[in-house]
Amino acid sequence: MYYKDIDKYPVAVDCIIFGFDEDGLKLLIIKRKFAPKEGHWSLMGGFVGAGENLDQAAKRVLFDLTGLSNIYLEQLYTYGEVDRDSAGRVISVAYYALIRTDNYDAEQGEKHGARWVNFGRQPNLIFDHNQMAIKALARLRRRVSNQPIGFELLPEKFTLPQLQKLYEAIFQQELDKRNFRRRILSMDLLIKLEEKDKASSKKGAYRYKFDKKRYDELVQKGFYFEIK
Amino acid sequence: MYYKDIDKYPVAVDCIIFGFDEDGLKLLIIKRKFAPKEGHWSLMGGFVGAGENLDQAAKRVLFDLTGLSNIYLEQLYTYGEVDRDSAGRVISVAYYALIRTDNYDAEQGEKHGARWVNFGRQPNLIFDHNQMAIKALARLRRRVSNQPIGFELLPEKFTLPQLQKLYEAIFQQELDKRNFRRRILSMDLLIKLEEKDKASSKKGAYRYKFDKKRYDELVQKGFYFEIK
DNA sequence: ATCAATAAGTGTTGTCTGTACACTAAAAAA
DNA sequence: TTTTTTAGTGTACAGACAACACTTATTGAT
Repeated sequence: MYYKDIDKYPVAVDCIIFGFDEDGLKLLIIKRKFAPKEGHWSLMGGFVGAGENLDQAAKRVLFDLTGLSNIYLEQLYTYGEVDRDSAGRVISVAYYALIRTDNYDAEQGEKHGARWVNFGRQPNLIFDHNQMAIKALARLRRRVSNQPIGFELLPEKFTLPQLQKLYEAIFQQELDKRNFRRRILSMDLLIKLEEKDKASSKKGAYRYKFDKKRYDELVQKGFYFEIK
Repeated sequence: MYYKDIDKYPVAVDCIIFGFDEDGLKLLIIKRKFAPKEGHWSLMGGFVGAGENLDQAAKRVLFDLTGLSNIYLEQLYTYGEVDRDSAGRVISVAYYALIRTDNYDAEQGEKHGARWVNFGRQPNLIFDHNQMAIKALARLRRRVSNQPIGFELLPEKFTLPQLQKLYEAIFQQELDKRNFRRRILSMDLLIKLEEKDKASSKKGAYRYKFDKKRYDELVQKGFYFEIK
């Protein structure tokens, strides 16, 4: 074997899981039920198995926690400080994920001690997980402004005020309603439905759906999504 | 030990090394003098040692090949397909680096069979190294348009026509001279020197230096670099 | 039935930024 | 002195972005 004298390490994936609801951007963390750092708050993670690649490992970990597959998932960064894990050297590949909090399987999460917290107000996390969360937010901000992935955090049908609140939560910045609507509608990526959501107002706001097919067509023609 | 039953893997770093000279953007690759894939073209790489973190491993590999330290270096992406390396499972953390071809120690490179090739015209590389190179170019394009790192590929003193050719090479797109100069000079980040470079014209072009101190000050005040 | 309260929805104008475009200047070589 | 080559410079038009306030629909209370 070529590599028999080479140092080897456990390789983990850790997931920064974003959600969104009426009180803002959320992070799904767990209270560890196992050593090391049992009882401390951390991101959900797991080790990369011999038969799976990194993306597969991350998907497995996410499915295990949330009961969801088909999650928006992107590799973020790899952390390899020698002492990052107090129990031995582990290289960790961080992924971030966007999920719809309404689809999330709370019972499944319960088994791992999962809890949604407001992003930015989370408790201190173990190891370098705080750093990971910060980097994930930066990446999310960039992605959300040039790819139409915000929708991954909303129900399939959503209103424009909801969408605007999502962007405001991600960027921590208020946006002008008229400018926002004009910008997003001018891209011609949303399908207006003939139904209203009256949950947050008496008048009710029209529901919209993201038109993925249309988006793919436009991308073919050189269109590129940009907001903010 | 907590992790004694966990699968472990060799972890490598592979480096996409960019350079620039009069005929465009360059990539530094090696003709492997060792198995597996001896005699094939590949990126320069190495394994992560027990006492070093990922960045340190990448710096060591780069120093070994080029004789240079203080290189612009950024982690790119981690590749973990089960079969990506034909000789056994290896997780590879890719880094890209920007170096000044004039500083590069050719003798040192010779030892590893290194060669500069025009980016885009390189021979086929082993494993997933072609994919890494493509991703590195995409990242370079993004970075170079919102951080002043193009200078890392030029001599300390450079002319505006040189800088423009650098951007043109990276983006494979011609730029308008007047607009380019206006844009870059308006940021007030360059110091004009009282000397001319007559290498490429009879008239000679003024040399400039990047004003790092000024840039840092501006960033403090919320300035953010953008070009193109 | 009327009124008050609440959030949804809608246009216009001015400013800034980006882009297109062509000639003059300097120096060396013939 | 003429030719050749690349450096260096300004203007005008168009499109994008940002600032800004009132009307509409509906419900619940009087």
